[in-house]
Amino acid sequence: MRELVKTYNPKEVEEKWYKFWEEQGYFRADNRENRPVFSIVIPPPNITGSLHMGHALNTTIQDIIVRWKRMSGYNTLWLPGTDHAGIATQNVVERHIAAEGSSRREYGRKGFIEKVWEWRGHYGRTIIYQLKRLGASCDWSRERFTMDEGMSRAVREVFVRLYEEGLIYRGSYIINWCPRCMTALSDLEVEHENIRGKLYHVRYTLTDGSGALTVATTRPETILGDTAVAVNPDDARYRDFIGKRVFLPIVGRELPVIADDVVDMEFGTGALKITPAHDPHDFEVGNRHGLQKLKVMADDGVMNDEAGPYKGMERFQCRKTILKDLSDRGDLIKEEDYLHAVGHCYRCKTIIEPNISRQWFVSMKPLAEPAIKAVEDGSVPFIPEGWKNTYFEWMYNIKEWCISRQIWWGHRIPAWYCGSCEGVTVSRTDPSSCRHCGSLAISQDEDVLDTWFSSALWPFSTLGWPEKSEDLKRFYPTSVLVTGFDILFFWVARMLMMGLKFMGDVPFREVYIHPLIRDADGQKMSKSKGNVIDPLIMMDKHGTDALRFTLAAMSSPGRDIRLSEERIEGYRNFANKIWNAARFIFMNLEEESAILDPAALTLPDRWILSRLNRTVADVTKMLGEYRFDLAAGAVYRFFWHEFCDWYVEFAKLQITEGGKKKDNTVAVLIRTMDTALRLLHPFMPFITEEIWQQLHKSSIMTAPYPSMEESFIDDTVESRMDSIMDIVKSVRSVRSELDVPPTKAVDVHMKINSDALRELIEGHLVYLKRLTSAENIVTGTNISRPALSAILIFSGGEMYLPLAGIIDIEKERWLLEKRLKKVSEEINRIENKLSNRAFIDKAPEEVVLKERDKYKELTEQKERVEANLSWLNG
RNA sequence: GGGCGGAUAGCUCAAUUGGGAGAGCGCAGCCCUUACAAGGCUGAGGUCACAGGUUCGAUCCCUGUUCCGCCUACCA
Repeated sequence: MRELVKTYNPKEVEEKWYKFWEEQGYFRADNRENRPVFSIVIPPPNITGSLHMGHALNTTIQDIIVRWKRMSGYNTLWLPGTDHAGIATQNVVERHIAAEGSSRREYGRKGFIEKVWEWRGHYGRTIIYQLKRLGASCDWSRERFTMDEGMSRAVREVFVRLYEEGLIYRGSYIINWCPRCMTALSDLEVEHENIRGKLYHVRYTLTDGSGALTVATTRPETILGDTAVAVNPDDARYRDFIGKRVFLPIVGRELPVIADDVVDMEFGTGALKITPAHDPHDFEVGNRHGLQKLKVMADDGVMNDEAGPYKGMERFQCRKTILKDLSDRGDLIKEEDYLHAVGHCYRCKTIIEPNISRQWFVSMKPLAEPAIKAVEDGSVPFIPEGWKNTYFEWMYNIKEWCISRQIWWGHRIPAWYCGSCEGVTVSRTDPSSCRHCGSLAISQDEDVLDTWFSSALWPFSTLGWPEKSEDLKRFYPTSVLVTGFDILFFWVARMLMMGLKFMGDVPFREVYIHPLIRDADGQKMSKSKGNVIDPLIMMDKHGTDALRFTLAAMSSPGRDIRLSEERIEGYRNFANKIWNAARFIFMNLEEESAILDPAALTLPDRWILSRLNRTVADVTKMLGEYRFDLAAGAVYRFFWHEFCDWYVEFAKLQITEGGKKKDNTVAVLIRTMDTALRLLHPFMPFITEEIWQQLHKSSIMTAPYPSMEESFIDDTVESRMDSIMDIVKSVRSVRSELDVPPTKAVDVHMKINSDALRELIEGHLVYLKRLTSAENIVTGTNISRPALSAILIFSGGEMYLPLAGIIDIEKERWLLEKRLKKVSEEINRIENKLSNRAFIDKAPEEVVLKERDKYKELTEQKERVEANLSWLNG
């Protein structure tokens, strides 16, 4: 058997095995098989993206689930793909060609889109290679892209059907406008940020000269678009103003003073300027009162013709100038500091301008209803459950969805406008004439759809819809959706709505929402803050398995992950531990593999097999509950602190005995390692494959996931091993406290109270000697204390370590006193409890019994400690 | 403004339905014991944020307070 190198080298093995898995077709799902199905679709990363920790976590969790299910015998599909990310991609490619000294306009629409496709061909697939580096076992033969032909057809089908049902419509409303991206955005694409701004009080004088009103505004530049001033009808201060007119400052236009109860009397001055074309609130007021909607700003954020003297001024420059002019005229009454939320473009962080504009919308309420119900009635559980509330809150108050974007890269809106009759033709296939009048003078809408419109169809469009494909029949609904809560509304909610609408069934049976990753200080990772931990660099430095295990171990529900490189190093060490345990086993392997003889198992053998099978049960249970943290913790503890720390040490002794004992020990080592590797494989696919291949000459991916073997679970064995281990730990502890190094051999005299315990100890003296570095061990029920010896009181008896010439009486006394204090405190506590009548009466019997047992045991120990102390003093 | 989550060892986090709290990292001491120094052994450390309440008993359940996050919202 060839010896392994001393430290595990991830780089060598990762690429090799990933290639092997792909070549063998292990990732591929079969749509003709009749095994139970498990399917997931990946949250498609943007083609502009580079792998960050969020992807790494999301991918790792899905891969853990998928590899586990695959090994458990499911016909498993993990369908991968990418998202065309309209605005983001267009921005990136525009920057790209700007660097070449060109521009989007120069290319023209057709040329630019060709350029984007070209760009995607070159750079848009890096994220896919990075997912592969993570070990993602996706079925790459089914990879999809939101702009590919099939998905585009699905988008069109959905658009047309919703339009025909009246759920998609076109109209002029206030939308969020990004003057930099020059496009409309949905409400979700606006990030609100608290900004320390000012509330400006501006005076509007009445045309009849009878006085003035003061309004408060945060955006003085919109004064130019005012078409009324509103007050609350119940406001006694302004009752006489209603129906009068005021002069718009600077401009001099006359505005009516109207009454509307949306005006909050408490806020500001109680008088509200109304700008229906530039404020959603005012838009409504304008509609109610039939006010003119006066646009004073162009789409690029520059004031237009209607702005009079301010025409051509950038919006914030205009604000400054207007403030100065108002102030010069004495119409600026005061400025108040004011903290308020200001919307920013989620792509470019530019301040959003609410703007009246003609756009396409989806009517959400009818779509939301069934999606709410599906979550309410438990058809789609959320894990953790708490996210349901967040989901409901958004869904109950859902708003219309603005889906048109004034960009080029994306699914073009399938609507054609007629130059002759003004009719709109919405069609699955490109029409050549107007549906209404037959005119050939039609032209397609210039806009494209919100990227999330196509993502919403992902779980069924990727499977071939609107065709009734085999994949769709077999794999829809998917088994679970794994995602972060940051796209709960953007994506999860919309998929639910669309899935129910077009498939008549939920798109996924469960939603697992994983935490978000932050840095060690709890800050969001961002390039501008410079606090990103790059998963690619981490994989290079510490190995993919270490990174994956870290992410799994740290994803506790309901809490963000504060990632630090030290944690990754810690689990890199774990990988190395696994590697070295394997090395140890390989060093002891014979040509012929040993068969495990259940009749010849020693106590440690039976113990490790019992612990192993409990771990199998724990890990499987935790995986089923999406507790990757607990699953990872359980297998980590077992492997390191039970298998390596204890069993391997016992095994060394059993191996030196040779013969049958050795063979059986090696068999147990292999059995344990073998099972542990399979348990670990979903977490650490590469190292487990590398070791497994050397052990079995086959792939661990096709090995069955372990299931608990009840017959190996043995409480008695475990408690007997606990006794042995306790004794070892006690002796080690005393040696350490008294500064007796392991190199110094000592004798151990053991006075044991019960026959059973004595038998147990005597049966395992070899182990005890070795693990405590004892020269001789003397046991008996009537052992007396040797002179100059250290004393050790344990639950079944006492131990003496003769330490002539070494023992330090003071230190010994200190140890005993420390023990006495601890025991006495514990006794006091229990005494208090047991002397409480109410406790005896009301507490469950088993709890009372437990306390009584503990009391008895402790009082005995206390007596013995005291006896030894007085012996020491005497 | 509304909603959700968190506060436990120096740091990051656990604790299966209430019966005196664990791990990793860090720290200290001793060890190169032939799988592993990316290691082994041992140890120190916590009024479980604060104040009440329910209970025989509360880190856990209830109420309130303080301090942090996050989501959401058209008070201009």
